[in-house]
Amino acid sequence: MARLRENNGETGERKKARLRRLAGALYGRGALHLNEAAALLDVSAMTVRRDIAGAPEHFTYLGGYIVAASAEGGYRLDREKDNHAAAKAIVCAHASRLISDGDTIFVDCGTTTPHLVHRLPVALKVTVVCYALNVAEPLAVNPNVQLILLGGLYNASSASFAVDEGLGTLARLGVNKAFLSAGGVHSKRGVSCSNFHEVAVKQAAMAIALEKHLLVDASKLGQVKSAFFANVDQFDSIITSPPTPEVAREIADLGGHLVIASAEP
Amino acid sequence: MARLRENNGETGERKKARLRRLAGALYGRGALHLNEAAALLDVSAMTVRRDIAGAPEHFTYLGGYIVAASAEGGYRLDREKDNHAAAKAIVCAHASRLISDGDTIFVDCGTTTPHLVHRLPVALKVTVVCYALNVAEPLAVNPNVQLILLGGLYNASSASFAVDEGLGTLARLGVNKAFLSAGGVHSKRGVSCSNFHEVAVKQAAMAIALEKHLLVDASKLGQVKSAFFANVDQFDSIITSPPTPEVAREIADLGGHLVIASAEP
DNA sequence: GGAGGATTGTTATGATCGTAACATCGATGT
DNA sequence: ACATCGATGTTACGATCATAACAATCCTCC
Repeated sequence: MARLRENNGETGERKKARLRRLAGALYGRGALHLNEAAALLDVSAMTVRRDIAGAPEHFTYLGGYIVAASAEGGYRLDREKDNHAAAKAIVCAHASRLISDGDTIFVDCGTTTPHLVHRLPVALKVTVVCYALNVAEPLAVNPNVQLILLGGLYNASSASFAVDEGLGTLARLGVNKAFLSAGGVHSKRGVSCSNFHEVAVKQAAMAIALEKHLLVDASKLGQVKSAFFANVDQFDSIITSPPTPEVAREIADLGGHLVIASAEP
Repeated sequence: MARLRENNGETGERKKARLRRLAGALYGRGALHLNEAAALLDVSAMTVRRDIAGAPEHFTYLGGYIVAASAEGGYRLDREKDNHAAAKAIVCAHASRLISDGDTIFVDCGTTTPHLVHRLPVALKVTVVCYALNVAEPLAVNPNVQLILLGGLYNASSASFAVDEGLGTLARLGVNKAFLSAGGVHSKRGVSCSNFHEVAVKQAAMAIALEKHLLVDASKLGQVKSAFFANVDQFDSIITSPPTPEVAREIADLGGHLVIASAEP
């Protein structure tokens, strides 16, 4: 009978060494051309192709270049972010017009607020207080933004930090405007989110901010999540996207603070 | 309604609108194919090429795909990081073998330590305390790592935070091993760095860590920077790369803690 | 030493990309 | 009205990429 050889203990030993060298060479630069990689590893380009094809979780192949996969497949958060991305963009485009030069703003975590910081006019000089990695990252490369990140224990599901000592820092800051996010907005059950560790930060930010704005796409209206953190009337405005007819009744209950952002020009 | 000709001297009004839409579409995903972008913007592929060619600071073109430029041209830090990158990789590969399962480690900021966290064996379950964005980012996507980021005011030149309240957090943590970086190591003038705000964090970390290791490529030996933070004998080991003959004399002065890492397999 | 599987290199071919050159269209100024 | 300019679209062609097929080589086990 055909007995299969089980030498897989050493199979691909050289390949793994090459992949390690590739990861090292690729680190710190965005992309590496296939032929450069081949020359670096002293193998043919075809072998490099086969190597990276066999490890798609580490590398991505694009055009003729090989890039680190982490840049693309990063957070599991990002996968979900596409939901209602257009609605969130509309909401945040509206919110960004509320920010003035010299403001100190608080930006909440979640999948909505990154759209806000991405749409921040680059010429605006502002101070931003946040506690989420995906909010801080785009701001870190903006020289006009003074960035204050409240640290703590990282929570991967929300890309944010469970802030403890940082709340003291927050209390000493003069925050003009706070932009909060939420997983649910309900006229009677108030405003809620999914992660309990966010509650303390959100409430602390709301306590010190002069203006408080809630950014939620229309899919959140009428929803309730496990962690309650505010009543709807505590916000100066609730900015949302054009709702479907079904949620129109919910809107009627929410009072006059509701602002429905319209599509961008 | 007649389309008003409102050129007002600013050329490429439509182009700017397209670039904005492109940025929005590209946001949250790693890459967008040229033809997809063309279809999305309802223009020809050639126009998209010309658009992104005119805004190289926002977009990068790779193979047939458009990627966000921030992923590549990000920190000004990264530009400089290539210096001695190979030496840093060697140092950090050596240091990574000192880390055991279950450890709580402190990782300093700079351009060296990111190499360490990149080489962290993925199977290792560790807790990492850090205060730099480029250290935290790669760790955030590693589910086996419990990440604690000390926050504060962001400093772009070192991609790190000026920690104040977070030092209290640090004092309450049980840190096994601390991996420090430095801009200069001198046998008589001690260990120094370039940013004064780093000193407090480095010293606080050294005060609580059981083991203290200094990671410096050989180019730092014999150098002195403006901010002193430790003496050479405070470290359990000083891990460096194979030095050039010129700096060999410096090494003799540094005593028995010095470890010269060799090239990787 | 030889069989056989795994790895790597080479070559060939069709697909796609990159760019230049030219065509088209609309708006503007005189 | 007409020349002109800027933005955009179209076409063409050489360069590069993607993939399959096959050859060469290495390794392990018998």
